[in-house]
Amino acid sequence: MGQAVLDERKMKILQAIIRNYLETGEPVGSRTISKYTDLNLSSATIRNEMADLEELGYILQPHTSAGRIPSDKGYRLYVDHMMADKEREVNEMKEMLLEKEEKMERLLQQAARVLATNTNYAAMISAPQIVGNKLKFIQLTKVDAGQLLAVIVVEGNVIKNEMFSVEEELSDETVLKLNILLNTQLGGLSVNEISLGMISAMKQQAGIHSGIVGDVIDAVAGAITSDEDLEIYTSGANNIFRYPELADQKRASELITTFEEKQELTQIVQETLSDDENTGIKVYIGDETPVQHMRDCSVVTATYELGEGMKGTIGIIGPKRMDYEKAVGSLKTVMTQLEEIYKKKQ
Amino acid sequence: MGQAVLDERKMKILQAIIRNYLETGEPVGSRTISKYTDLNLSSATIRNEMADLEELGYILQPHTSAGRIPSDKGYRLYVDHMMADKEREVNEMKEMLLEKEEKMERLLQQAARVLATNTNYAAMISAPQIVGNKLKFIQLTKVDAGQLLAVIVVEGNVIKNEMFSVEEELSDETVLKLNILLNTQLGGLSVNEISLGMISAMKQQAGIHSGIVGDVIDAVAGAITSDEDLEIYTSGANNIFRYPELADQKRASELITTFEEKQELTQIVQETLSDDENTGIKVYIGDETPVQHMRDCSVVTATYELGEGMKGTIGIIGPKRMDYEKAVGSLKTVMTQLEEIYKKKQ
DNA sequence: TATTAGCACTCTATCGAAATGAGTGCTAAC
DNA sequence: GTTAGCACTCATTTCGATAGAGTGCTAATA
Repeated sequence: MGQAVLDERKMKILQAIIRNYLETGEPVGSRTISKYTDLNLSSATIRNEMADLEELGYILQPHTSAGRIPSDKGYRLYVDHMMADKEREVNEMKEMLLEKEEKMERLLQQAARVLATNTNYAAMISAPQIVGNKLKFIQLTKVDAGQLLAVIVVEGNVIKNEMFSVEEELSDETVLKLNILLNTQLGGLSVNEISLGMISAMKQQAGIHSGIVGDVIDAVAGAITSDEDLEIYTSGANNIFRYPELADQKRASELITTFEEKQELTQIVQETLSDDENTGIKVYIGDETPVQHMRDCSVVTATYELGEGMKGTIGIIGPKRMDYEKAVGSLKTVMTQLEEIYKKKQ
Repeated sequence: MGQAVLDERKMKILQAIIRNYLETGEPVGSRTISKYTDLNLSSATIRNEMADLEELGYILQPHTSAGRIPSDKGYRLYVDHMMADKEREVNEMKEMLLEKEEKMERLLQQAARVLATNTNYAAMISAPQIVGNKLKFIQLTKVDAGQLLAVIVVEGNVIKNEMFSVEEELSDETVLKLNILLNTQLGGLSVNEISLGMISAMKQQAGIHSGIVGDVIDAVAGAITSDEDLEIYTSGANNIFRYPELADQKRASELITTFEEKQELTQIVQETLSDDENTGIKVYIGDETPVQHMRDCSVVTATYELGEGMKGTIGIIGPKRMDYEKAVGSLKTVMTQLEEIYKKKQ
């Protein structure tokens, strides 16, 4: 009984099994494959090969007398090796149209929606993180006797507001001075370039208002780095109901919660952005996904980049029998479109 | 055969039916009621009364040999007349804690979450609309050669940003002048107080920059009145899975979509805010709800008001067999807490 | 030696009949 | 007016039989 090896024929059979399963969602049997492929093999032969494939861990049987379904390992092989030559077709995919939108948030929401309706999977998209981006300017304004408003504009025209209270009443003149101080010192710098030394130097320059300078800088840092408010837009969560294997009460409820609360989705963003050497598309299958409740899903993500360092994540979440080619294609299209729209806006 | 009338005993029986159905979600039979109430009537008598109640339209039978469930009309009667004397108990409800939050949006999100976890229904909350509110000030800033940023602060410290392009390059001086012009003319006014006459007068004053003034005013109006971006926060959509009558694929999918897209939820807000004479709690049962996909739900809403004219809507969405008392109580508590937190923040 | 036909076997899904049981409506007695 | 009792209805559950899909194995075949 020679050790089973994954030769070319087995690959073809595995591929056929996966393709078929992606379409139907049903376990696929030997007879189906025997007709499906151009190998012209009888179902019996296929059965033998399938037994081997199972032994190798690429497919599995839900129960004794059922057909086979791909295992996570099987999907993985498929995504890594068998999909590549299909990619040409993908680009023929009909163009999705993202209308130019004034506000970033609306644009992203729209992108998520396009993605979801186009793929029939759930889609998420994170607003670009602006870490590493440069401050365009800071504007301090007195709103009330005891309240200051800091408007912070970062490269890429991302605007942040931060309101905070000060004990001492400030004159208009003082505010003007502070504005000048802040802008000359901080303008053009990225957040990580702001050193403690600079801060203390600025405080010194600010004299009696050093406290405020500290507050403002904190506010700036807070507004820019806060990843707590990492905005995530989602769409098409309801698509999970299209796939019976995800649509049972328990799973559906968990997934819906995940999408609504969005908290857990940040893990996907983190995971995707962390690995910076890989610029392209990532596919997480089953247990590989960073999010606990997506054990029965696959997640396909891409990183988009608007200008320098403004990175965000787009993701598609669907069943493991996802149409990976389509998912990857859609993701690429949206990614590209986002980047182009941004360029034009600049 | 005397025309059936809703006498006191029938009321009691109806009440018992509804109470029981709220708990169990199952049709309730005559025998149950015969034990449940202190009326000491046999099941046969109850049956007769139930037949009358059905004839009167307060209850209905899912099928011939099933117990009775409340009709919309029955729920309506219950909410309007039978619930009142229970309200005392409600106030004993354990205090929900809303932590003070710097940012309004976070506070509202938290409120929604509290509401949802506390009631086990879905919760929504709309950010206060600022129509009718006064402009505190406007700040125009040059961001780039061709781009202006307008920061608009409205009473209640709500901040809006609007970015727009201008063809002509403006000098710092001009921007300063425009700022002064805008603030002196518009400061302290509410949006509906800004008349066309004023606008043309301002344009005249602005001379060659009249175009920009127009743009800015449009931006202001847009930023303030835009109800397209009526922000709505939701939580606990997954709670619908707790109620079998809402948890089937079709219904669940529709509801989930409604919560995710949020678009349709604005109808609830509109409906709630439109009727301004009624300050308090509103209950929409079944077909009464403004949202198509909530035909099988009940919606309980309340209007909260932060300062002058800053009104928003809180709502609970659940099954028709909702615990109305608890819903109303929770809503009131959250409403009050929101208003108090706002007061303290001022 | 690799492939295939054939067959026994396994397991799920489906279908229908029967049993169950909750609940009603009606009638007659109290 | 109330109640006991009974026949009836109808959804739900249960159970066994059946069908069908698919496998694994063996023996025949090229």
